Amino acid sequence: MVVCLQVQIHRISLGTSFWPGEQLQHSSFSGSAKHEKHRNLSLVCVSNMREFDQTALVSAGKYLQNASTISEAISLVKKHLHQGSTIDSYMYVDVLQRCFKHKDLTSVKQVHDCILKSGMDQNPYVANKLMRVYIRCGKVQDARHVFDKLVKKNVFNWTTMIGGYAEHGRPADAIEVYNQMRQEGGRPNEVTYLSILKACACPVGLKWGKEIHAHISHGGFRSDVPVQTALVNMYAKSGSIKDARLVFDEMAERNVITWNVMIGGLAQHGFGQEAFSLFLQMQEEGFVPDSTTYLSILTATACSSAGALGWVKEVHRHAVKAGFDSDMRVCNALVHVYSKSGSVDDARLVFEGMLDRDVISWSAMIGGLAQNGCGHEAFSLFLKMQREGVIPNVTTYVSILTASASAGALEWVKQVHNHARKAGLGSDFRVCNALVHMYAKSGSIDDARLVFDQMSVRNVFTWNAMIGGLAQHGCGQEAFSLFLRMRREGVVPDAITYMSILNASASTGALGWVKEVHRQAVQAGLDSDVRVGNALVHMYCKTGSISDARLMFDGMVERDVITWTAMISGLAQNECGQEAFSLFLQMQREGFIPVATTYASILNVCTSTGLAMVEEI
DNA sequence: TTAGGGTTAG
Repeated sequence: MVVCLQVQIHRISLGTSFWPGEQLQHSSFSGSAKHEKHRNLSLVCVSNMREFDQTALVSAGKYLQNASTISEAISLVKKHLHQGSTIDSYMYVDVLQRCFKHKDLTSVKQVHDCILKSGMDQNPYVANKLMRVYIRCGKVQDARHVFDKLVKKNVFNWTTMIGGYAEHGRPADAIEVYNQMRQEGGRPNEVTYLSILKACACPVGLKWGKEIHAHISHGGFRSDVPVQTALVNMYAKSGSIKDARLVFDEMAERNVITWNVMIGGLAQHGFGQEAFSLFLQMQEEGFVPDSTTYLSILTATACSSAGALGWVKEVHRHAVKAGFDSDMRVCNALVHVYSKSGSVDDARLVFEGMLDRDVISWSAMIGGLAQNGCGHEAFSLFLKMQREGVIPNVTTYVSILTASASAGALEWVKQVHNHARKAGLGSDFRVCNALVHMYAKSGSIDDARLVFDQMSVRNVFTWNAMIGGLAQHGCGQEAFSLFLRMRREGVVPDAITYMSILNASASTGALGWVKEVHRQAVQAGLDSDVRVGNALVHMYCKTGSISDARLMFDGMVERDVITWTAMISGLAQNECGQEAFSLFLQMQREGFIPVATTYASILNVCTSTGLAMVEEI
């Protein structure tokens, strides 16, 4: 006790600037006579320790060391508060940090209460700590309350509040605080800019991000590498990869993080080849890729495009050479992207070579197998992971339940469902969505419906899975009534819903309500979606209304090979061989490569109209 | 004393 008191005394004698609330509440010390203060305090210390206990400054950590639990620490704080002793900022911060360590929000509230009683809520340092703790516990509103009550805010307080909103994906609130800061004459520093740019790193943040870019340029942060890197990141994440590249190219100085941000941005926008070029360039310029570089470039978006496998293998070779083949996260990413780029064998090789595997490794491999037509192997691995003591999570279940349909799948899907039930995930919304989808896909529309009916919460995916399943099973009427019920329940259909319901319509051949769905799709502004358009062309052909199909086809802004094939098949089946054939030629003139179904349709035309056309093919 | 740019599984 004496030791820590002396520390405090020393601080006073050196004239350390104290926040008013930290000064002795019951002492007569003030102003000038430092030596007198020291002498008086020393006298108190020596002559009457008991009396001093009640009035002296309580030094933070050392005093609280005696408290082994949070409640003991809080009791001590309360005791001192009750006795009228002043509790300094260190002590509050110490006890707040203990609360945070144990994620004990109830205790935080109690400390907050003491802080209010002692008036320390106006201490920017204490207030900042309190805000941070609230933010880290997910209580941004409580942090905001502390912030709003703070009369004199410093740059830390502003930045913490902005950063809190950034962490919780609330760009509009972050901007509001940032603007308020500027209006009140606060001067953002580099950390403030990092925080606000993080908040704006999302599609809705772009318009604000651009404004902040201007502030940064005028504020003298043009050569600040972290701030400029944050700008690159903001543009990349908000969808403006061109602006990201512009900022990146203009930077006079960069570090590994800058390169990672730019590479990751390009990869996430599907520019895999460009990301790979930059990956090579950074090394030419003497930068050594770290694990984040590999994680950034190995994203599914970049790696699942045509021709990606070549450079993915090249990146893999670099990773091995640099020793990252023992980095679990890098290997997990490799398993994932190899599966996505269609090389499940490479994925398997990486997976089997891994020394350590976590739930992500297993889920990535299981998902990769499931989606590449190896459902049974995926299921075996799902059982194996559990034998090895790794517990499947929601993603594992969703991964395995998005398998491609294969013979005998229903049997293992039921077993997976059982496992999910036992794991307490049987009614998880995401798992249920995947179950509805998978049951329908593997042939049991009844099981799909059972899961669907038992769900308490449904979203558009749930409805789509069920409607699509019914449509595929030829239950057009049921699909259509479910579509109507979905609308009655206020769920807004998306392109997939219209696509599914149109497939169901085609199977029933009822032109009347097909036209009604078309009308609704137009109303929803989804008739320009290529998938909906394709379904409409297909459906009009099926119902025999070739003129409606052609009208739809001609009006489509975007067409793909499915559009052309649907129209050609429709014409062929409706005895319009000549028109089908000319469209077949036009399709190729426009650069579309016919697929097997296209050829099948056109060959049908040829057999019925004579062999002359075959030679032209 | 406090605020802090990038990162893997559906």
